[in-house]
Amino acid sequence: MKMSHMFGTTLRQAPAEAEIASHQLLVRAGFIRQLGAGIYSLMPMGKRSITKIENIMRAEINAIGGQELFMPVVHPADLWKETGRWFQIGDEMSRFHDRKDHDMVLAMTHEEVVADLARRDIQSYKQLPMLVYHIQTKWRDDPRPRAGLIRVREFTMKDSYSLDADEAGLDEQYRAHYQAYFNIFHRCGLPVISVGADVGMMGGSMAHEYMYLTSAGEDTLLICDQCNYRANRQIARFKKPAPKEEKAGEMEKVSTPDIPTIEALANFLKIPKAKTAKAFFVIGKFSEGVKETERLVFAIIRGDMEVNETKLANAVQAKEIRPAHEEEIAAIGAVPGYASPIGIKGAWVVVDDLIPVSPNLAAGANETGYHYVNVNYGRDYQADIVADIALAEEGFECPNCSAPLRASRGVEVGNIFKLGTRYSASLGANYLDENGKEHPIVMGSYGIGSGRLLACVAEEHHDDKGLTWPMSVAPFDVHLVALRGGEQEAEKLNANLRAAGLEVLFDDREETPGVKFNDADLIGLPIRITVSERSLKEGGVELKLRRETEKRTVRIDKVVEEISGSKNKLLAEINEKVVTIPFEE
RNA sequence: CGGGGUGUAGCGCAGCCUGGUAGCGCACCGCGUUUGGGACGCGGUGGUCGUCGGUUCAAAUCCGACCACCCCGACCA
Repeated sequence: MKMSHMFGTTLRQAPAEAEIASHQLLVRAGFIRQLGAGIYSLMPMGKRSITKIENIMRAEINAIGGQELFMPVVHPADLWKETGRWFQIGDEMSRFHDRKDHDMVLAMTHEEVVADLARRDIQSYKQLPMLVYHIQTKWRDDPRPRAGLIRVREFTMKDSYSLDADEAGLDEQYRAHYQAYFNIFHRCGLPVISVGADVGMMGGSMAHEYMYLTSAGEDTLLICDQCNYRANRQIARFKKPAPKEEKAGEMEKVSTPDIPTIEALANFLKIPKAKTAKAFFVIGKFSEGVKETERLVFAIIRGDMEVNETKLANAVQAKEIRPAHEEEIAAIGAVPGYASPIGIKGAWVVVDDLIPVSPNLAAGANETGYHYVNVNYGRDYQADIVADIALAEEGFECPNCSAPLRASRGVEVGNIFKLGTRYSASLGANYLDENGKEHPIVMGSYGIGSGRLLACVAEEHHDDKGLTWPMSVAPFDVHLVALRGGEQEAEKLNANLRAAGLEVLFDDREETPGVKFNDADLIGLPIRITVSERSLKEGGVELKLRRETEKRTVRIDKVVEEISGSKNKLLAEINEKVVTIPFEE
């Protein structure tokens, strides 16, 4: 490709709104352009890199038996009504009407369509297992897109779907993906870790997320460096402290004027926060078929901990939860700031599992200005649900080995879900077993966003001058810079390199050397060769790798061979480095 | 949806307070000089100042409404 004719220019300054490196550099180097909030065009170079990423994904998924197909981005809503997600998913899914006034949706994922295909085309256990995938546009109307390509509304995803006769088959395909995903990320030059994850709107029994660790990430992970326990904070467990046993004291009401917070209460009573109980009110939303109901959840946790809202929502099996308004709290007779379940009738009480073993806590008296001391679970109040609803924090103990947990930020670049029969059962995607008995197909789904992956690779591979692409995802292999006196040789070299199967970005522009070198550093192709009067005088062309500072001269007749060699070496280095974190439940 | 911020040329910004018909740097076009790390000179192109409405003889500037985008939170596979 001749740079003089390439669509998309490099920019000296990034748009003011670009804050993180990958966003700034991808815009400045001319890989992407923004059309709207969370909506981007891929420029020719961006498209080339994405294509490379997608071909790596194809290769790895094909290797575990995947068959590529292509499913629509516009779906009739009926299908989504059948699985219930039409009712469960909120504004994140965009809906519209076609000219006949039918409800339609923009696809945010394709479980429904795969299950629909399966119910039409799969009848027998002999057709299973099966693995299909596609690379398609998804639309998710995220309330807050940000950080360039990291979090967008329209994006392309490679999503695979496994179809199996039973759980054992699903497990096998799940594990195959578990490894294939590590291969994909490492072939793209991106270090990732896998973490246990919440199943979220997908439903199902098990999920892992692949995380690229970076401060630009918006997920928080808890990691144990000793035993390798790793989990998204949304579900992270930890070993709770064992409270000292104490004889239950007599519950007593004490005056605590103007003390509505745990902090103030602990100070006032001169007790640690661990000796207090905190009330937390949320409104849970539940769907029963088509109907949606709301219910107040009265959660109790020890004062030294925070509530994990994902765990709480899972404990009560709510579709979503939101903080309760003061009137909603007051409606059950509780007093915000001084609330506890003591003396409250008819509330739905969830307590953290640390509460029943923590004796003699201070808790609200449901009367402004008063708390109880020596409150004991079981004696003074009961719960409807006892569950782990506490948020893991850095320094808390690992649930497996008790070493202190470390917190890290990360970007979710891929995820895998064991869906089970949630979609097949609701859509009637069944097969007949050896005995002619009908069963729902057991499904899994597995996704990687290609644009987000590209952004993470850019985030990982850059320096103060620009991008430093791994060979496997660089838009071109070689940046060929023609300087004064080297134009004609460069033209010939461009043709020869291309004839040898190399991808060349040929800077044939009439620019000063400084501009060309700076653009080459910004774009960040792994190999740069410079042809000029000077290099010719020195015996050929100058070769420099982007990540190194040394330059060396290569004879003209050896250039093609040298570049091919360098390319293969750079590719081999990436493939050598595959690191896998062993599969864990 | 709550809080904060920004909208003036492709990008970065000034002008707004104190109203008088728009400017700087980069980029872009032409000519000339220059040519191994973001050259220089001369001459140019390009903007209904986010939109709509109001005040005024006159609005980028003052007032109001709306829209868009960014950041934090809520939210999110």
